[in-house]
Amino acid sequence: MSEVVKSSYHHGDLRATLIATAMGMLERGEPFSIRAVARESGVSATAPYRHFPDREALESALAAEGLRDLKADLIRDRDLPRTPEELAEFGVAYVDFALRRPALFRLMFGNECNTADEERVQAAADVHELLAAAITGVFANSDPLDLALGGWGVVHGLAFLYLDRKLTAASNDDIAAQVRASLLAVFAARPRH
Amino acid sequence: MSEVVKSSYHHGDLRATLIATAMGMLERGEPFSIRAVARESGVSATAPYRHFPDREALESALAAEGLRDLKADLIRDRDLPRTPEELAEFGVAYVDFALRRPALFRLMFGNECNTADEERVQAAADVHELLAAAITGVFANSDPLDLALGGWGVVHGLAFLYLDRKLTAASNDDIAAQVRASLLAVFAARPRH
DNA sequence: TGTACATCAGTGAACGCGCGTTCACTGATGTAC
DNA sequence: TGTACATCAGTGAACGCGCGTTCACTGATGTAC
Repeated sequence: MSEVVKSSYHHGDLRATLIATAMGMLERGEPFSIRAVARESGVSATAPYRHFPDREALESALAAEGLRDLKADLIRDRDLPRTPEELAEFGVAYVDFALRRPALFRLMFGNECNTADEERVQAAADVHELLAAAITGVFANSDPLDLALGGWGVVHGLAFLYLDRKLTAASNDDIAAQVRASLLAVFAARPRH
Repeated sequence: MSEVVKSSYHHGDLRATLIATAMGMLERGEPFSIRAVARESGVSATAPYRHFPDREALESALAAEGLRDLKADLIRDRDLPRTPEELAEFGVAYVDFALRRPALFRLMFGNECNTADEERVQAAADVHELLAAAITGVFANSDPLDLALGGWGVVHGLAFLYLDRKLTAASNDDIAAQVRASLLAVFAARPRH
């Protein structure tokens, strides 16, 4: 991974290595702690403190990167959706991200976040904006903010329901299909009365 | 709370006391652990093991109770909704529960659950069924399961977004208004094209 | 009614764990002259 | 080009924490006769 030449002492770019290592551990579902990340980076338990004031700062850096990745995944090869069907694919991509990178997703969203980290705040704002643009580009006759919130709600809720095993599904493809169908069903709902 | 006469040794109904104490601690936002619950119940750290095989069993008992409470809150004084507006109130009640009892809500939903606890499984099924009945009673022209899933998704997602401070709101009344508006906006969405 | 005894529901000491963080330190690096 | 020295980025020992869980135990309870 990091092919930096290591002098035994000074590391080169420990900050980047720590983030990359931590990201890998999250991806592998290993428990996350400063000590574990340092260990896995081949460095003493206290070395990270040269680069991050505390555990929360490292977490925030990871969350920021995750948010940027999520945005990239949502955009990937896609224009902004123009139809409910295209919008549903946006939603599928959101849930898919959560399922492929569960620990990271939880770290990004699963706790109150540190507003001190400007990078993270910016990355979060970018994602919000993208989601809002996606949904309000497709639907017209409702307050755009309410609509955006509702749309985000659905995919976010489905993501966590699957993540926490409150819904059963055989495979990730299955889940994608369910998410797609649910989104379209909700947006097409017509009252009985 | 528990006015059982305590002989110094045998407690009377420690199991119930542990659950009640733990519930109180969750409500107060105190960190949850077997040791802490035992301490707060005035009993040795190991006494709970007479009543619960391990930590997870106690957690499951609490989750089951929480699920029953949630169901009761959703039903409270309400018939099943007949209009989108009434359905929105159901959604508001769901989010409101999450905000009033955040630690409990996280314990109920925020991790993979123990399927060994039949009481819990039953309580969860009851809630699912109620939510599905509520939404499919209002909307007609979509696959009921897809619709139910989507509807649950919205409220669940909004609940966590507020819980995790990803959305800002001045007060709980504010949140209720936003949830109501979002639900109605989503269900009334009409494509531009 | 009284006693022997099994059973049950507690106790308290102990184990091993991993964590975040502090501290005084030391080895490597780079800069000024 | 060589040397003195400040600075920087690591180290490793240590602190205190709370946790889940085990173990051998003991005090209280209830039952059989």
